[in-house]
Amino acid sequence: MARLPQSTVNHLGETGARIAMQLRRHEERVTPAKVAVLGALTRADETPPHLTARELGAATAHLGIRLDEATVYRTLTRLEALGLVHAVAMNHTTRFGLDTPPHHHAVCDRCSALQVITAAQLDTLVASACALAEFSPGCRQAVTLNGVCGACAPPA
Amino acid sequence: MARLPQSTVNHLGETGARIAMQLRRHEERVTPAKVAVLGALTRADETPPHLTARELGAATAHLGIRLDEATVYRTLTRLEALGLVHAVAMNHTTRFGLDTPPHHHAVCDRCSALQVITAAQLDTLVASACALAEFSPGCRQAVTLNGVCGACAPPA
DNA sequence: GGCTCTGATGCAAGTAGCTTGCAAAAGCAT
DNA sequence: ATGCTTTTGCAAGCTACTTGCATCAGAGCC
Repeated sequence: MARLPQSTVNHLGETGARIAMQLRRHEERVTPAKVAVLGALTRADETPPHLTARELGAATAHLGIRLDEATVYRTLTRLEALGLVHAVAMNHTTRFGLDTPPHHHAVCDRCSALQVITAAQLDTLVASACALAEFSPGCRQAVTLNGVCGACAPPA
Repeated sequence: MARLPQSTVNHLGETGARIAMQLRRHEERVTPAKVAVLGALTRADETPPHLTARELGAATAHLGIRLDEATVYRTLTRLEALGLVHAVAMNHTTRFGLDTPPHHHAVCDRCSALQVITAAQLDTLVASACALAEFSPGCRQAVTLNGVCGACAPPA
């Protein structure tokens, strides 16, 4: 039985252990960067969902693990390829979140706020729209709604 | 009656004249940049929809009007505010298209190809999803589908 | 516990997309 | 034509993101 990379995983307690197992299941090395990034996203998804690379750097530092921004990007690319994380392209930046199964996004065109939508009905609709366009929806976060959020409501 | 800025508008013939009228209706100055950008997008929307700022620069040059890239961006920002043009945020870049009424987008996560979807059915779905999220859909291009396009079809 | 090999990380430099300050040029009302 | 205001090109700058390279650390093996 392999020894856990204590220094890293311990910071996150049980969550850290769960993340480590998840990585091993994918035959991935358990490194501080991967554990910290996934850990930060796990915590973040509870309240304000999806972080920028920079915010993630700050979040992992806050967990006691300081990561270079280049490392954050490399780690995110890796985790995205594994299907553990997904990117949402926004104006001038990209936000990253855990790739939890069926969820979509709403992006405010004014304040860039991002919220998660979990309407199951969307899925059948998406399927038929994709069929029309000869397009295979990514099984996850297929839809991004653009509009204006409640907070930025109509000024007139 | 104001004299038309011939040097610019003439390059585009009838389309140019129509664009000029459209701008005046918005009480906007009719400048080479605005006319050329709208003209290029009008032509482009016939075949490969939505251009990057760089492509737009090339397209307007091809129409005989050379624009600095900074001008292209400034013009796009202006036209977007007028509701004549819309931006689609993509990985590492933004594409711009005419803001013609009801249309949505499908973006390929592999090759970044962008296609336009005009499924009317989507609209009712979008409405209900927005209601759930207390979100007002932009009346235009509200939905972006992410997935894999026909050309990039499953390799396995 | 120690050894080694491979992949991960930090640092620094570089690239691309986009913005901004400023002076010169052009639109358009008179 | 004249003059006020906006627009444009140029160049510099900024931010998001990537890459090369030397060092360091995870994980299998002894």
